[in-house]
Amino acid sequence: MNETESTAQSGDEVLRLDRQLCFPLYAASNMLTRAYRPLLEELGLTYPQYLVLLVLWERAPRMVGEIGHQLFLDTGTLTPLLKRMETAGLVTRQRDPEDERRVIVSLTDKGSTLREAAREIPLKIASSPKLTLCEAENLHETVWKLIRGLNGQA
Amino acid sequence: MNETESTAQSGDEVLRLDRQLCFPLYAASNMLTRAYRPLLEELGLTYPQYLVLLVLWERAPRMVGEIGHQLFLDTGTLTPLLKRMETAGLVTRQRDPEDERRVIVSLTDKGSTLREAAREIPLKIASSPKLTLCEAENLHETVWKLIRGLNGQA
DNA sequence: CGATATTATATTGCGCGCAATCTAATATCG
DNA sequence: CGATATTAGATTGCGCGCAATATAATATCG
Repeated sequence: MNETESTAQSGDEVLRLDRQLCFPLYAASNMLTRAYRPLLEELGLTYPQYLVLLVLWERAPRMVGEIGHQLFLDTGTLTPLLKRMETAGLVTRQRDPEDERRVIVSLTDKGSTLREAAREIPLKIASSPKLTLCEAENLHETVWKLIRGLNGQA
Repeated sequence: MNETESTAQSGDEVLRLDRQLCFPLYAASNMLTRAYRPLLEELGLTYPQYLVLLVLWERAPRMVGEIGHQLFLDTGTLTPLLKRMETAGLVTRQRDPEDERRVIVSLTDKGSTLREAAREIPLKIASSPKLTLCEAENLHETVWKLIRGLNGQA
């Protein structure tokens, strides 16, 4: 039995790809980002930029750290991302005069207005029926439980 | 009512972050990759490299395209990734003499042997109880249904 | 058999994610 | 008040993901 030829028959099924929980989450996340891409492209956005706008549309202005806390992203990701959004005219970034360590991220008119166009997006994504409403709600709830578990132990 | 100040009270709840299905999948995927990182680091692997090994441990050698098909990744991702794995001595890459377009990816002894060490990983990841077995099975099933839905319409 | 189409992989360029490190501002404590 | 610690962001470097494009080999069709 040559290890480099065919190595599937042994008993360690824990390593089978179709047994992994992480892999379908990874694949689904990639595929959903791919599904959003053409819709977001029309708005000149990437998926993480769209997430930042979702946060800001709920409440603005915000500190960089608040955005990162909501999206589970750190400044190494957010700082360059926000700079690109600033260049695109969607947000402004300015140091807080009260505490010069902080950076206030505000929506520009352009960034605010984009919300109207973005409203179509969740509908379009959901339109191709992939899951029943019940399945989707269940999935939502369970993945959030997983997130809280992963975040709690960190 | 200033659009740039506070914009949460309007009726388009579809854009609320906590209503999104995609976002928890995105966040959970990032967090799981983070959880794997310290374990995989000991083996000198990244998470996608680990996935490639999972595929090869089930059956090797494999064409690049087969690996990509299983992992939903294209050659733009896989070619450089496989080159890094080749440099690390985990796999070999050689053109198929039968059809010079194809590249055969084989496991080296080092790549095969790593499997023993990798066996510990799923256990360690699952050890911190985040979901019940039932929830995990449910999640697995539903996410796969989502993947099939997303893949079918593509 | 030669032109055209298809297939398999490679390359380029850009935007993440994130660990590690750095910088500067505020907070704390003797 | 001055030294030390903490906090908020920025920077660096590397490895993905992937669209778009390129290249080369095989298949197909007239």
